[in-house]
Amino acid sequence: MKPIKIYMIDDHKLFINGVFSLLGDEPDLELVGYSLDPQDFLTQFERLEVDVYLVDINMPKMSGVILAEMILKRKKTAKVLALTMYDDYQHVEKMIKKGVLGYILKSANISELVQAIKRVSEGNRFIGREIQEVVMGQVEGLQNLEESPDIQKSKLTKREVEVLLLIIQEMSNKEIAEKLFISERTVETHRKSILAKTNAKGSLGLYKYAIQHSIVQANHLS
Amino acid sequence: MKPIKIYMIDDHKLFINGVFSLLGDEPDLELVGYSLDPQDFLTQFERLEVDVYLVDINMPKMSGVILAEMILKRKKTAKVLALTMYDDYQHVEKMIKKGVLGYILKSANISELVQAIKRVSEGNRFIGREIQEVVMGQVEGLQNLEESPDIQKSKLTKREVEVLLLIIQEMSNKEIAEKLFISERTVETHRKSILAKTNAKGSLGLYKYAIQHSIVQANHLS
DNA sequence: GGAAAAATACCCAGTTTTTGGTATTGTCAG
DNA sequence: CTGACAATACCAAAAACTGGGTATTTTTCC
Repeated sequence: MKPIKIYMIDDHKLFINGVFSLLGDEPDLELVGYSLDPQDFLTQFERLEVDVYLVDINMPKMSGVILAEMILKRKKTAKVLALTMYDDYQHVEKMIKKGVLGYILKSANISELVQAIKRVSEGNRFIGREIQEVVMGQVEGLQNLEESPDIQKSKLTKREVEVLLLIIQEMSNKEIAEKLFISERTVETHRKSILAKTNAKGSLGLYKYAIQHSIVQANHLS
Repeated sequence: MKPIKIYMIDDHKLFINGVFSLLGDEPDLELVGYSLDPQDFLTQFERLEVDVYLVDINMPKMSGVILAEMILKRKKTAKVLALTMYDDYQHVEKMIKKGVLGYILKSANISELVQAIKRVSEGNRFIGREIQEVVMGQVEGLQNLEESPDIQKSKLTKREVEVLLLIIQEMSNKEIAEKLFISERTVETHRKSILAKTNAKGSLGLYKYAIQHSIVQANHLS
């Protein structure tokens, strides 16, 4: 059996290093890389060969919720495993709806993580032990989960989300154009589409929209 | 030299295991134990022989802030190193006031952590590299706090705060002018002053500033 | 393979914000 | 009383953003 290729996205270097150190011994797993910055990661997404993506939710520039969506938009068959501190139903639901296969807490132990990775790599769903209670408590939600496995996605295209993220990092159209290697006109067009789709008024409105739709986290600002 | 005895309190098992796995190689360090539950930890506190306590802040049953206080109340000479994801000044300040010697982020790398542990074990203060900027940026604010307790919020004047609040409600200069019965020119002037004082870039930057300084709450959905 | 959607790019006119000035009136503490 | 600061107001030019279009190329999906 070929080893499972694992890639991890989390803004906490110590955590990544720690988990990798723990997983290093596992014979069936191969740690192919990690990124501290979701945006950087997405730019090199196509070049990576990965079986299971471990994604955090709480990250400064981009929420793991939208990151999962972006990954699955680019690669429908991608196996995403959420690895996060959030033990509330809302986050589980959001992630599952985006199409992630697994959800596990940072308070889990290694064997559970390894188990989750293996299950997910085979295309199966895996919900962490501690999370299951929470999910069970929400019976209707659970039914929804089983019935509608497929993605509730935002109306924004992946490029538009990309541009939106740069806008709310306070970049001007010019800067965005340079960053994405496209014309300023194109950025203007994207901006127009985004404003139209979100019914937001300006960049401030876009930021509020982004917070409300879990595209970014409201707290720690970069 | 005797190895430094380290004890870690954090509710994330994976994180503890990971960090311990990383620190296991260090020759001068000895990992004497960990606890996932601050309360459990405190009950056996007296029986433990520890040099440096690594404490998380964000824990379910008890905040790390209180925990640090408890530790130092029981053992005045205890060396406590905060190891947390919170990169804001408020938390740093709280912890330092409780008497912790070090404050370092989970986004740090291992060498910085090791360095912090060693410094703290010698009774020195250690503030993480990324945190230092935050602390520096807040120094004036601190002075304001000490000197003039009446305006601890910000260096903005009453009127400026008033205008700021309207700006982040996405009103244009014109609308603000009408609302406040002043000239549009005046609003422009206020806007200028606000931008200058806050070092923000535009209305979006002002919103972020307002959130960070608790002038407004970022309203989350459920 | 072909239609639909997405991403790209351009034009233009208009609005808004930002920047860099100056200047007059209050107001309040020392 | 006086000087510092706050609040008011104006001017003008530059930069950025908004909103109305059109149009080509690429990707994606059926």
